[in-house]
Amino acid sequence: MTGLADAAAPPAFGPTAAPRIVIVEDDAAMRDSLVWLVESVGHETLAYESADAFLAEARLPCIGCVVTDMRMPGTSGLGLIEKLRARQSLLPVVVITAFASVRDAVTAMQLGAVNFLEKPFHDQDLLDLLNDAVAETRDTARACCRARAAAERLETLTARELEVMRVMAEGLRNKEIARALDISPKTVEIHRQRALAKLEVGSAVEVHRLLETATDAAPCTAFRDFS
Amino acid sequence: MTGLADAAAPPAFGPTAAPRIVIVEDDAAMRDSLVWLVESVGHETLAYESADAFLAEARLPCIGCVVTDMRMPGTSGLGLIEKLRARQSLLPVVVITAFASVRDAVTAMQLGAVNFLEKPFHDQDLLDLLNDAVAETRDTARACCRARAAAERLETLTARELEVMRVMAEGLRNKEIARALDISPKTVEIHRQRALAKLEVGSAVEVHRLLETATDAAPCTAFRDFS
DNA sequence: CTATGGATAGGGGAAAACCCCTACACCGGG
DNA sequence: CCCGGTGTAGGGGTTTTCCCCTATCCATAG
Repeated sequence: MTGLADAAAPPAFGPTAAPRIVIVEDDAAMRDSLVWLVESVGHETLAYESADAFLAEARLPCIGCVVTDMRMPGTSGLGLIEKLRARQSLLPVVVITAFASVRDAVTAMQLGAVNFLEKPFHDQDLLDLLNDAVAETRDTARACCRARAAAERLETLTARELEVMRVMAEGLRNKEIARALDISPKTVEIHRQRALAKLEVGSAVEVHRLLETATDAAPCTAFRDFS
Repeated sequence: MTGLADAAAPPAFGPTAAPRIVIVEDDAAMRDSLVWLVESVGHETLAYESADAFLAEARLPCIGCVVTDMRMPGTSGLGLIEKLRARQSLLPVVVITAFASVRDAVTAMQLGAVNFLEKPFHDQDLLDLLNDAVAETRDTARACCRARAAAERLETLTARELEVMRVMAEGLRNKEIARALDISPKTVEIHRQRALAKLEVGSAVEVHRLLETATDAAPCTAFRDFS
């Protein structure tokens, strides 16, 4: 029970899913050419003629990369990055544009774009970027899965149990936890024991790590809205 | 004994040191103008007419920010960022230039520049950037100090003690550590006790955190070469 | 050669943690 | 109204940790 689908057929979800490259470009010829380029190396593509059309999707890809034009009707390339991040998507974005200003390039990079290519560009440059970006999404997706698994286990605890776990994860022993929470050491012992059983761990250190990984990737809400 | 100098006189070293803004600009008029601007808000400045002149310094500032031109004789602005990072300096860099290409801007941002300003720029924009950048260096310097302190305490341990600490920090108990290291539980107990005393901690969790903070900021070698 | 420091190992007792049990008060749902 | 989940608390026994002690082996420094 790993939460992942069978290894036989690549799952449509999770870190091992097939990557999907999103092409956002208002010019049909350019869009087709990008789709052709990306599919020529075996990547699945999703093409949209505007950022808004892409953002209208209920579920965004999780493994993959966005390749977007800068100037388009409606939401711009920069706006797209902002709105993706607002939706907690960690999808990397490559901006390609014919009319680039340094300001826009700097802003895009500050918003977390992986690169900002000027047309015309070398096909291979884009493909190289995509490979790196996809690999990166796999790593973050893996981290998200771990974090989510940790968070889910923690959610099975009662409020009090979680409280005890938090104090215990600071390195205090039962007696000290009891003083900190102003309850009997015996009660602490009960909470502790039940919580450790629920979390399926055997030491304070493991609880500490569980709490850490759960909070580290807190923004990533287990691919809710992603796939 | 905090390792910091008296609060009365700001120390020349450490997270609370006065920030120093490094100006790297080959044009004397522009350089003077930048120095005047930055000093007008009370910051200490260090001006250089080339990146190489700055990089020739044995010790680089730790708290502060670099403001550099892009095109200069010798090492360029981009090269400066690269060489700073190669020297483990975490000093933020703001690039200002009159002849900006998108390529250079993107490269600079990828190398970790905080911003890439085109001349002419608004004085206040630069000053705002500097304030943020300096605050950031204070945070990283604080983290470095903590990491260094942790690493130093860990260095007082013998090899075997450290080994025991590492295994213990994984959440294993004495018996399991003994099996893992193929020694008697009693010996583990000894190493553990001595190590905990040396580290001045009282629980496995604290050791875990100590090891974490020590490795987290490993590249920062305690401001060796920085001040 | 001896002194020192590190790794190894054990004895023994006090303290704490761990694990089984019961118990009761409270609160919300069937 | 009783039942289940939760927070609270204790008894009692086993295991583990914690802290004091001694002791041997070995390598290295003086």
